Amino acid sequence: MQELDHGTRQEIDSIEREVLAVFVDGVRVLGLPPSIGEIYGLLFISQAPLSLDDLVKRLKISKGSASQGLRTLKSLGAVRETNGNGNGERRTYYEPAVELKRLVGGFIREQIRPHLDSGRHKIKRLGDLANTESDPERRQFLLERTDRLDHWIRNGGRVLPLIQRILGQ
Amino acid sequence: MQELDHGTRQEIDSIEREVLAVFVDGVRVLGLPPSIGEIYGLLFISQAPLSLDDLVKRLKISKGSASQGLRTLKSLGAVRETNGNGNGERRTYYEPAVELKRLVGGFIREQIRPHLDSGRHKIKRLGDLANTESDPERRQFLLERTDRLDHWIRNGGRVLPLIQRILGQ
DNA sequence: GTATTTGTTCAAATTTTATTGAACTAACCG
DNA sequence: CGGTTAGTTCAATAAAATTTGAACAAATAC
Repeated sequence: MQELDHGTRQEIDSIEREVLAVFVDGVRVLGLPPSIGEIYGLLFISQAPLSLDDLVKRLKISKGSASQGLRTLKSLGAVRETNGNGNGERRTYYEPAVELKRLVGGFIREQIRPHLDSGRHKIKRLGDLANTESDPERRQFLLERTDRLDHWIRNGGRVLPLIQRILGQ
Repeated sequence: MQELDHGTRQEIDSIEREVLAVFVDGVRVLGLPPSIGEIYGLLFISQAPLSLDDLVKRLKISKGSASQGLRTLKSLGAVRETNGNGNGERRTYYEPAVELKRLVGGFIREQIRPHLDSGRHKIKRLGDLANTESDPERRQFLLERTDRLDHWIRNGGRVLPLIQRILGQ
């Protein structure tokens, strides 16, 4: 039987290289490091799940990088663990989550919501600070601006669920 | 008449410091450098428009940084130039655009659309490459995946105008 | 128990990105 | 014209983020 090893051979072929580049660019836009784009990209283009060790060998990245990258991807819900090929296999294998809804949801939950929430708190504090301003004209101006900031955050919070809903098909 | 110089005195007071911090954090999420957050933040909290030189003095940043930061903010439509105080004034003064619609629109136009567009091209090429795969099963898999990528991009493109519309109140 | 495999952690090294500052252009003034 | 001010550009530097790799922990096998 011919060897058709679609998941674990060592070399990265030309289409794989291009896919990786697309994902490296893609995650950069999201503020994530290149290694994460490479890992997700390779999983995305692999038919079989890959182990941490596969990633290290095929991407030529360090074990540390692969481990940290997988952790981030797991926290984003962008990769799933599979129990490998069933037989007494100790290694963990990973496959990508490919539903846009899930990816966007994870990104919003992990990377956007926390900023909105902490922003809301800081802006609340800003309003308090503005109220301590003694010059009435200045105080009015500061309150107007902090109020505007508050509206921005609120609007952001209202848009996110809509985005998720729309991308959920 | 008492001196009420809300725009050009040198020191950064406590509320201003907090506002700057909020904006530095905010622009980081968008992948923009801290100096841009500081510049926009100071404009946002100033009642009078500020000149490049005001920014340099009050933020203690270099002229080069201020110049480049203002350029980026202008390209995003996040600051406007004003012709200063009318009398024979050579300097350019800047004020912030504070309408969320405008800010989001500028960011989408400058930072997101270009990536979606170049992504679309790259993915088109990926489809072509996938079609050159000789193993039929592998080819089918690659086509399925590139097709999925294409859907992602299309969905992204469809969501952006909606976001803009919703944030436009 | 020891040896081996799998994966994590984190300080150090590297790479990337942002900022500075000096040289420069352009515009205005006298 | 020369002198001054406003602003830009970009190579060098500083700062920040990413990646590495070695030490470590945990689990399995013998």
